[in-house]
Amino acid sequence: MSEREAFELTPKEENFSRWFDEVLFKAEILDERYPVKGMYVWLPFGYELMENVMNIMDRLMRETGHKRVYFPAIVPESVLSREFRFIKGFEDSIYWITRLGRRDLQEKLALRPTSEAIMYEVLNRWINSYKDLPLRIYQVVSVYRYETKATRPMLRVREIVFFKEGHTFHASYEDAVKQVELGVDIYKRFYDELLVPYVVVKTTPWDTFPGARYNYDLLTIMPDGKALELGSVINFGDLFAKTYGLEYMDENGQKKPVNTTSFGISERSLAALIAIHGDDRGLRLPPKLAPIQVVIVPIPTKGYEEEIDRYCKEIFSKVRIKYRTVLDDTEDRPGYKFYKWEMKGVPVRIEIGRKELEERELTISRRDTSERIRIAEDKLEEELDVLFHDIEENMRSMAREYFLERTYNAKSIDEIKGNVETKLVSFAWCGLEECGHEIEEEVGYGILGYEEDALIGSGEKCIVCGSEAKHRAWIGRSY
RNA sequence: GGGGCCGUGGUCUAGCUUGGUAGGAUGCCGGCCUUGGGAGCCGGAGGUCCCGGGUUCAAAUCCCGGCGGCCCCA
Repeated sequence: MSEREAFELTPKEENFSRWFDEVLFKAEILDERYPVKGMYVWLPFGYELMENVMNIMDRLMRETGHKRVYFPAIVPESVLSREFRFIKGFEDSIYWITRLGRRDLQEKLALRPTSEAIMYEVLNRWINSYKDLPLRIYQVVSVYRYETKATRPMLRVREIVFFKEGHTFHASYEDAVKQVELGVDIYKRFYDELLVPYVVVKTTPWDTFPGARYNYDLLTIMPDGKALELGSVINFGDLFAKTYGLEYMDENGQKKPVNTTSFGISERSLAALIAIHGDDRGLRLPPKLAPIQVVIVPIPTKGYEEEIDRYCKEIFSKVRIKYRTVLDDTEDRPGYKFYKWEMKGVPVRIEIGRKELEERELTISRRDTSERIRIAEDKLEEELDVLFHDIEENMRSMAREYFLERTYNAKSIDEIKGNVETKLVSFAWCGLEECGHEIEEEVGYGILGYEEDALIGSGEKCIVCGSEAKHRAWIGRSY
């Protein structure tokens, strides 16, 4: 942290990484001064914001028939280790409990890196018959992964605090396929509400988790041009179920392996929202998510203090009925308060001074455009509804524009090379593994995924081999 | 994964080379005056100099180890 002033930020365009750290701290989202690397304290304002984000997800999950559960954070090694065969080095990324008090443990315990293993173990007892299927559950828990040296607040962490993981269980593979489509759809609706732009891709076979049949990712682009994985939807088919002996009895009395899927998102969703919408004054929050939607700032004038105070309270009592509202009647000067609440991303500010008092007309300033307007007091309620709708639509179109600015559709490998350092680049791909590898080799970055069958019938040619292109693939730097 | 730089009241930092009273700004508390984009003045509180060990009469300063942070490269 290099800035001295409480409400001043390193310009986002100059150094995104520094801007991001500063805004998290100065907007009171996270306290980064926790003495364990890769772990951070969530402050009240940040927690409330994240709760609002998670409430949207919770609603979407309930609407689509997923039931919330809780499985413990501690998993025995014998259960978890069956998963090790899928990922090389997986064991090294796990936090192990090896002692209880002064005694060494006979069997090590792990802090869950994800919950598939323990869930499948337990679900063996829940699932007996085809009548028990499909089963859709999810939980919001912390997961622990000792991964990278290069930790970053909210982006690359060792404790993912808000991990929403859905797990589903199906009789047929076809049902699992449909479930994955539903999972992708849930995530699309989620990010649409967050006003975060994304692209849905299927990961390449050589970059897909070995225990999975296939895997869809939602990707977005951060202001530094790097891709961020926003969510993942995995179809395991019966691979995982076979590992854990998860079977059901079908209509004919035959035992069959269960088909399973999982899908997860985390606080990275909020990281993307903050990174994409924030500016050099701080957060810019979508009205639906902002912990504080309206702030009222009194502008006292000598001799009118009491009248202005009374008027502010009157307006406050009206506005708070419908919107999460704060009346900032602290002793600070108005200008100071403007900067403070702009840092926190409050979408609408109402300024009330002598002028407003006498004219019965309020001054309203919107965070998304910095525009100031006057609204007659008796029209306030209806005008606020219109204004909030307008802010949301404006932020949505800003997000769309942002996404277009940072993507590039390349027609050749040279064009990829010329843009890949600053943008996410898409290109036409035939789908052959050797063409994919050649591009990765040439460009020096991995293919992040591809929009499946997006180019069938388009007439576009694979930029490597020149044959008919099937997919629009994406390549770039990533987190 | 490899290399480099760094850690001093809440925050930003001076002091470290050449060992000897930890200084400033900002923030915080009280008061006065004020309030339309970070006011000013007066008074006050606030420190394990990241942690542990070593060298020394004496360590923020020198040495070793650890923890934490940042940057570059893979």
